Amino acid sequence: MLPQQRQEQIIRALRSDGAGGVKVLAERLGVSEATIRRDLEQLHEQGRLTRVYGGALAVDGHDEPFAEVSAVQAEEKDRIARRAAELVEDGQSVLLDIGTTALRLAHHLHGRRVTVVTSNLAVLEELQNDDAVELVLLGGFVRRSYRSVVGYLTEECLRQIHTDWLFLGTSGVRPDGRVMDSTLIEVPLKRAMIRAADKVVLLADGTKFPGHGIAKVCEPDELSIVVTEQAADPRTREQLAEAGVEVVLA
Amino acid sequence: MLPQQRQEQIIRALRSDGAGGVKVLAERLGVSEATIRRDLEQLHEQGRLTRVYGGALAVDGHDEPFAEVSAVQAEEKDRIARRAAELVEDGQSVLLDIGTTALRLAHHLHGRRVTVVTSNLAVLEELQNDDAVELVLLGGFVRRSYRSVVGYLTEECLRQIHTDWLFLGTSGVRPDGRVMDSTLIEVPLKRAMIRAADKVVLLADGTKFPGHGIAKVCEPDELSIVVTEQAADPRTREQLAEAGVEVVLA
DNA sequence: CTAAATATGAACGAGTTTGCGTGATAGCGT
DNA sequence: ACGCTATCACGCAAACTCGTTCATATTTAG
Repeated sequence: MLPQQRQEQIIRALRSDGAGGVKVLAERLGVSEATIRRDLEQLHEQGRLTRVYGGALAVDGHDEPFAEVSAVQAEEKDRIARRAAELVEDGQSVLLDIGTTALRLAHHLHGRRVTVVTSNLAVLEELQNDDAVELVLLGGFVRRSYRSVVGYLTEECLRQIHTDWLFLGTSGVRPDGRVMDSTLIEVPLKRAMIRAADKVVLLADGTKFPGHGIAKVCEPDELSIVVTEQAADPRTREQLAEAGVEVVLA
Repeated sequence: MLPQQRQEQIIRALRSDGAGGVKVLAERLGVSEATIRRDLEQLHEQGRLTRVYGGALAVDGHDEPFAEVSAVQAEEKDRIARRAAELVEDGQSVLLDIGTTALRLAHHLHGRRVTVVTSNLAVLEELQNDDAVELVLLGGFVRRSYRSVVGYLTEECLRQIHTDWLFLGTSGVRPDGRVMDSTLIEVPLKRAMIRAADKVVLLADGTKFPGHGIAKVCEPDELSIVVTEQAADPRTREQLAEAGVEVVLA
């Protein structure tokens, strides 16, 4: 059995039981406890479960509906998020977009002495108990399905602050380098975020290059850095580079 | 079974029975009483239950982050919160202060078709999954120990909104009817809240009459209603009534 | 085919949890 | 107030778990 398959089995086991001990998992999957520990460590890094003494717990609450579809994509997104987190230096401030991409980035900011500003309620939950991170929450109307706040209050809050970095997710980047989104209500917010940050970083895995969306978020020249991966369409990457965007491969 | 799983079982047992003895829990879960005591101690520190001699009590609502209060006071505060919730009619908007008092009130707003505006992160958690309640979150710096947001961002948000009701907690009401607080940083916020609401309701159990605090939040004539209980000091109640405040006994 | 990279299992010291014994403390009836 | 009993906190030893290191097996690349 491949390691990937085994890790998927672990996730499935946790989903059904809620928790699992190292010894039990080792027996059920026919590998040593050491291997299970290594698997649990990796899965914990990816935020797919919570490691506890003696085993692991299923990550509570919001199931990610697409997480099952592609474990590979999850890993790629995680690599991108980790690489992006390395851009931030201690003492700097970071503005985090809504969405799972920003959540993954937040995961890699644990223990860092940084200031995190966000409208992402999942990020709030992730960093709430981390004493190292200074947390600033944007106000607004709570959108349950997206675990975020939106609306004019959020924009008003954004007018009051300025950060070193903004990390943006996207639904797709068009071949000409334009950043698109599929949910209209978020576009004014993303625009306001771009205005509120010094350096704008776009996080996009290979499947977003090229990609489409109904609404234009910004032109390529408004971006400072794009963090993506090898798999991303070379022509789009070229377009971005021409617009003066630094393309970082994770 | 993992320690975490066992502790979840304890919580579940308390939720169904309301209380549980150390000996009973030890037998049911198949561990020694010493282990149960250690579990109860940890859960008590997390505020997930109330430790009492011989066992533990369930806290009302769910995760109550800062539960240092006795079971008796909890019951009184709950009565006050329930009575206060009855003041609100469907379709109205409610501004909720930080603290456990407001959290209890939020608990009684479950299923009501109201709009709740708050800087209280515990309230956010409480009402996050309630589709009936429209939730608006105020922005600001996250204060972990108080589970709230504060700062100029919060005040700025408050300038943008107006609600039908404000429900205020307090550290004490002086004999002359002045509302006091012990944490200076919250005072400007409470003032801003008072400006942002039509009707101001103070929630105060008997132990707050009379009470003291470093900073003055407001004069009695800025209050519309005070919800309290029989045990409250009669002279203070008289002073409030003279200032035109309606005193409601829960 | 060889060499490098990766995955696995075993072993070991360090750290964590558990159960039990002891003396101290709280609740309760008289 | 007094004593009885149940409960508690603390310390200790045993069992368990963890991360690391190292050797071996398997896969990948050249």
